[in-house]
Amino acid sequence: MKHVLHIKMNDSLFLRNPEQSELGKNIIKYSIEFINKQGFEVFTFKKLAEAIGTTEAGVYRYFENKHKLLLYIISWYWGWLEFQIVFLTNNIDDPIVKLKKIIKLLSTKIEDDLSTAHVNEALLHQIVISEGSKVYLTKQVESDNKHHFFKPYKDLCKLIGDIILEYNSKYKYSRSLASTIIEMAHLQNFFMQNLPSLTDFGKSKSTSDVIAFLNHLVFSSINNIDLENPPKKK
Amino acid sequence: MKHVLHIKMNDSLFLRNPEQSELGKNIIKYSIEFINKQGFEVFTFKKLAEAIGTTEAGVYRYFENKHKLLLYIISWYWGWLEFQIVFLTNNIDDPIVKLKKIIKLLSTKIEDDLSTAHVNEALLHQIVISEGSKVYLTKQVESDNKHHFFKPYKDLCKLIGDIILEYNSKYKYSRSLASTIIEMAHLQNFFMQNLPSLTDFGKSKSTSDVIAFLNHLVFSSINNIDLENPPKKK
DNA sequence: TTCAAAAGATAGTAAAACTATCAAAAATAA
DNA sequence: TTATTTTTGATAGTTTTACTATCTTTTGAA
Repeated sequence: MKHVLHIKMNDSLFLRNPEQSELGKNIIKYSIEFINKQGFEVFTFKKLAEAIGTTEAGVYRYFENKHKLLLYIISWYWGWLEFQIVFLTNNIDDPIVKLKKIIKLLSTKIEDDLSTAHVNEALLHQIVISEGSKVYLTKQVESDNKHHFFKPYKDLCKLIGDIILEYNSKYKYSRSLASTIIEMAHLQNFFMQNLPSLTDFGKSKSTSDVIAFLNHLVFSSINNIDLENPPKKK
Repeated sequence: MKHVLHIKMNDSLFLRNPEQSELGKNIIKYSIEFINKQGFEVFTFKKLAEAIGTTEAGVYRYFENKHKLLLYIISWYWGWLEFQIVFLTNNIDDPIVKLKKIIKLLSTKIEDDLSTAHVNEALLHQIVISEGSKVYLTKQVESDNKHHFFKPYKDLCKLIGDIILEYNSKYKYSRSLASTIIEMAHLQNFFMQNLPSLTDFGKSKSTSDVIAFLNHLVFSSINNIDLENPPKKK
């Protein structure tokens, strides 16, 4: 039997549920393609409508504005990713193994998950890297937060933070380290591709270097108990 | 004698040098105030012009568009910050002390530097936190990079990376760690204020916690030589 | 079959993001 | 000091974005 994965979304993100119609699914599908190719600034409902073969007003019936649509697809990604992590780390006891798998998952190119027909996760992953922070770097962050639009991201952060604590319950920065892992897995990839001198991976441009860096960073930190006096080298 | 600090800017960022006229300086000054208060998305040249008492066309004579203007003020900030760091760490030999001073500087609220009359660094620091990544998270990043618009940021990253190497010349991730320090000093502050559950500092909302986290992260990592097998706890 | 909901077609508005022109004022060079 | 170049001010116009409104046709569920 084929398993179909469904991500439960916050109702306030849309006016009409895009998953419940062909048009809605097309809006999601082509938004992802358009934003990935041209960038969020260039993306408009009019251009999207033309690409789908509907009208601008048609898109507005589903989403209030493009910011909400971006929030929708990014939230969807975090929900999907959380499931991937739960699945990937299921039945594994060792938190070291779990953390390494998570770092790898966050840093590596994602491939399209065929159990979600209208969403291309490979493209969505690229969007999260390039556009992800634009959903919270706004003056409406407080209001959006009150509507729980960042819950999937927070849940993911808690999930990772709890695994960190599972490994070292005395570690004082589990949430901050978790958000650092998520953000840096993406940002170091972006820098490596676009501004390589901000990284040490400009030559190889290989995600395995990003993974090695994050592993080193994370495990050095959570293995180091003495917070005030970190061990001297040699 | 009063020392007047001047930051040399990339000529391609502007059409007419804003530092060479009253109007130009007003454009910078009120842009910083406006973007800080209302956010970059809401900011337009028309609104800015009204606030200054000039016309939209007047602003367009100085800057091609608002993206260039943002690049200008953010670049200015990185240039200014690099000078602060050079000044702050001058005559200090110990790279540990230098790194700690840098982490503190990056994480703490900045106060207005009176030697730069038309720029309020306190506000600019807030802008860099909330809007800074928008200058490179675009599809034009490659073209902007070719014009060397990110040089001040890269220079800063190199400066910090070199201090890391000064401490531990075997450390393989000096640039990536440097960019991580810069980005995380800002992002953890933003999260702490706006999405506190992504950090461990929601209760205190204190920058000293951000500093402690970064110090722990950075020194744990650069003290840890054995890259493949980080020391086990206990 | 019927009738409500969704989609299509079309129109319209306010604001954003520019470009162009010409005259007045200010700075500077001869 | 006058002449001339540069900068600013005032005004106008265009295209695109970001919506809202209305009316008709299609669809699909009871």
